[in-house]
Amino acid sequence: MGQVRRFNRLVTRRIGVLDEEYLGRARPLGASRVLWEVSADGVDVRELRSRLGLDSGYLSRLLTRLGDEQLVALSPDKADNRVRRVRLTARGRREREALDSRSDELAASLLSPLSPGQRERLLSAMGQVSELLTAGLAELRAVDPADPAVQECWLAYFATLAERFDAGFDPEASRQVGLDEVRSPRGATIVAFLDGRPVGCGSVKHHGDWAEVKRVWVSPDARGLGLARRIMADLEARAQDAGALAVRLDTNRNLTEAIALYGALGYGEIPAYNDEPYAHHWFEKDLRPG
Amino acid sequence: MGQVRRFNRLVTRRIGVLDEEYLGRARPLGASRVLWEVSADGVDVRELRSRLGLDSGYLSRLLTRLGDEQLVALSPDKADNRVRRVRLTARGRREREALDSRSDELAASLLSPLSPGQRERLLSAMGQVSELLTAGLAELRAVDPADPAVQECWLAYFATLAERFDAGFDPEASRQVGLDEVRSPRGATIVAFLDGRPVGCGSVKHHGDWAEVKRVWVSPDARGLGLARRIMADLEARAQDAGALAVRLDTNRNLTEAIALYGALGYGEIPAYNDEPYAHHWFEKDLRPG
DNA sequence: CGAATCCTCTGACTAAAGTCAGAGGAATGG
DNA sequence: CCATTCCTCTGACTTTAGTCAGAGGATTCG
Repeated sequence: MGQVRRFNRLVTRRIGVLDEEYLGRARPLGASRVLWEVSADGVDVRELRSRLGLDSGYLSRLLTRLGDEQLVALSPDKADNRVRRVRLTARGRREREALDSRSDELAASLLSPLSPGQRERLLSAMGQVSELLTAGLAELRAVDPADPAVQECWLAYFATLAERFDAGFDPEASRQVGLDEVRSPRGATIVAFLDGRPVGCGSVKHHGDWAEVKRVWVSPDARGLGLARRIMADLEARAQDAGALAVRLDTNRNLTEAIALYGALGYGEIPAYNDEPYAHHWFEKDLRPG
Repeated sequence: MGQVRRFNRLVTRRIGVLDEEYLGRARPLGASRVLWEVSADGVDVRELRSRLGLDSGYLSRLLTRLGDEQLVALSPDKADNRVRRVRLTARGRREREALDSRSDELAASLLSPLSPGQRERLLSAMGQVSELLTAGLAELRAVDPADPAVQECWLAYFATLAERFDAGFDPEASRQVGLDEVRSPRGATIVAFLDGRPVGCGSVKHHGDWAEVKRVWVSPDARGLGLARRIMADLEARAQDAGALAVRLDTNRNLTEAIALYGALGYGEIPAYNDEPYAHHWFEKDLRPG
């Protein structure tokens, strides 16, 4: 705890203060933050509001001001005339590059007093901290399998399988998973969100005294954060709550990391319990305590 | 640079925001910061001002407010009736403990979603980052050897020697260093400051085409930050600017880390060039390029 | 001893950041 | 097609954080 406390104090002092100073180019910080979050292809005002956690009135005023300075342009959304989309103008993009380069100056000021060896160590430690704080930021939520977030994950999942399996992957040829089987009360589907973006998923199907884990997937850009482990643990807990004494799953021989993970989590190989054409291995984990 | 940028953004978002939220117990953040900096035995208002970088009027008002809430007490300084001392009341101390424990909650919220292995890695990476950012915070400044900061360092230095040398250490028995020898133009004395506190020192005496490094010391609580290296590099640069072609120094056989450092910096052992009774080794480094 | 300097405080401002209560147009569900 | 809900915006606030110019004692320097 002391370690974390010291880190927080130091970092808010050293970076927080400098950051404001550097990014504050004449413009209030709030406006700069907005500039950061507006991507080139535009964002909904609504999304901006939730991302930055700002009051609607306040954000509206900030945007008007950035609009007056011709840094952003506002236009009504095509699909829904109530919502407005914000996008950066050419001038806004230039301004953002300027912010970026100031941010680099800040980085340089942190690194410059250090020896090359120290710099390297600082960078690698910063990388670790970023990665692990990001991991902590990810949030698992149970959602309906018809939710767009789930559909998005499944499509990405199928694409991965098609790429990895020796014979490609055709969802039609595989054992189907009905939506009702992976939504309450017959099962559950969870999605891992990072910054509101779905980056992983997993489902469980209850079968009385055992349960089946299906479609566990983590986005490539969220690998290494331990999300797969968290998803598995969450699904197992749901299985147990539903009365399962064991969890089973099937997998393809090419998914070696997945197989390694199952082993690490205490799964043991068992004979085929279904006729999934793409599966080579079937695993089971005993959920009974002790 | 990208690495640092990502780190800054993540950390200010994740910690900065939470920090304010957690520490902002109903009281504005400025007031909380003041509460943090007031130690139990009291501080001068003047010092508080410089530590927090606040305007005198602003700080005065913050203190009145904390005084109204009976968290701090103000009393005139005994020695100088113009300055006022601030100290925490019993209630103020309780309030600060409450802040501490909120800070722990924040720490817990960062760690709780992680697996034990990840926690360990996060803590150690945070430690590295803290250490290296602290190292970057240290500032070397040339000061007059009569400056209290230098005297403080030298006393600590002598105490260390007395402890480490086989026969103890008596400054009277050692070769004397006159103040004039280590101040411009005959030499220089530099001090490393961390948060305004002196944590290391070093001096150089010019002797025409060579120079002598004396009294290089780093406070135990600032070890491992690479300060000794920075002090040595600074002194060598000053020697070179003054026309020296080589730098020499003497040292005691018990100061093994120092001896290792000299080796790493390119010093080589030479015959005794003086009659310092406490020295066992004499070193020299060629400053000529190439 | 008197002028200059120091230290803290008060009064009068300002800018930033944010809150709250609607107004008014657009979409939607029954 | 009408009531309800949504989404953004405007107006009228408040709090926080900070600046600046002195006032008014205390100390120090010549």
